[in-house]
Amino acid sequence: MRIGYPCINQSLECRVGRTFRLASYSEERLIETVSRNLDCLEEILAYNVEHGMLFFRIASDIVPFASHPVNEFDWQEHFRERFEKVGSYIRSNGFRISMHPDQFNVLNSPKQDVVERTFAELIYQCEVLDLMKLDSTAKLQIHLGGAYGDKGSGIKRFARRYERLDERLKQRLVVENDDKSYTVEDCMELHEICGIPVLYDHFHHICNGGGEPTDQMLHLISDTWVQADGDPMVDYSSQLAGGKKGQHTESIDLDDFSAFLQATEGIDFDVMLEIKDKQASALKAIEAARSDPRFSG
DNA sequence: GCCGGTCAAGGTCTT
DNA sequence: AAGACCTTGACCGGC
Repeated sequence: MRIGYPCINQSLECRVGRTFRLASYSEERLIETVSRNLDCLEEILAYNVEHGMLFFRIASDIVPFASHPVNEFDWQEHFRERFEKVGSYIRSNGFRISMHPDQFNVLNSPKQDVVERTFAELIYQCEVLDLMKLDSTAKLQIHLGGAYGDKGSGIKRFARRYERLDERLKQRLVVENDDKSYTVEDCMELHEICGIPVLYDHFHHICNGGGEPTDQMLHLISDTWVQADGDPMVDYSSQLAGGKKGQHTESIDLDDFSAFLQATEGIDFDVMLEIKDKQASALKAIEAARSDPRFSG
C-alpha cells in the first residue's frame, strides 16, 4: 500500500501545474512553463521519497494547452529527455503515478466535438506517461460522464468509445465512481461490457452509493484490475464538517481514516488522499498507517 | 505591491 | 433559451 496526494505540495514554493491564460499563449511562454513544471515535479518527487509517499498524481496541465489547437509546438520531442529523466527517477524509487483528466473530458457525451476533444486530452496525458516510460500500472482516471437522463445508454456509449481507443491508452484508462451520477455498481456494469478497471472513490461512494460496506466494494473492484494494471487505486476523502454534501475536508480525520484501514484489512491497494491540505494530511496518514502490514513507503 | 474578477473545456438544474 | 452552480487555484489586469 502506497499513500499519496494529488498534484500540489503546499510546503514547497513551486507548482507542478503552473499554467497561463489562453490569451497570453506563446511558444516561448509554453516552453518556459513546462520547463518550470518539470523542475517542480522533480522537487516534489524528491520530497515524497524523503517522506515515504510513493503515490503521486501529476497535474493535467503539466503541459498547458497540450490538447488545444493553439498549441502546435512539438513539446514531446523538445522535452523528451527531461521526461525520460523524471520517469527514470519515478521507476527507480518505486512510485505509483496517476493523472486525472478533469470534468470537461466526457467520453460518453452525445456531442461529437466534445468526444473529439476528450480523445485529444486522453492521448496527451497518455503521452506524458509514455514519455516517462512508465508501464501500464500508471493510470489515467476518468469519470463515466454525463447521465443525460438515461445512465444505461450513457454506459453503453462510453463502452463504444472506449473500444475505439488506441491499445496503449486502453491499458492506462480506468473509470472512477462519481459523487452525483454513476455509482460503483454502474462502473462495474461498464467493466462487464468492456473490461475497464474500476477505481474506487471511497468518499463518492459514501455520497452516491447504495450504502454497501467498504470491504465489499473493494473486493468487487479488485477483480477488475489484472496483474498488468498493478494494485487497485483508491481515492479517499471525507466530508467537510458543516460543509455542503460532497465537499472535501480541509484536513484528514484520522479516526475515520483508521476505521477505513481497518475495514479494508487484508486488501491490497494504493490510496490517494484527496484532501485540501495535501501533503500535510498525507504525512499524518502515513503515521497512522505505519503499523499496517500493507504499508510501503 | 495588492485585490479580486476571471479563466479552454461540460453537465445539470433552475428560471 | 439562458444563466447559475459545481469546485479550485492562481493568472493577470486594474488600482
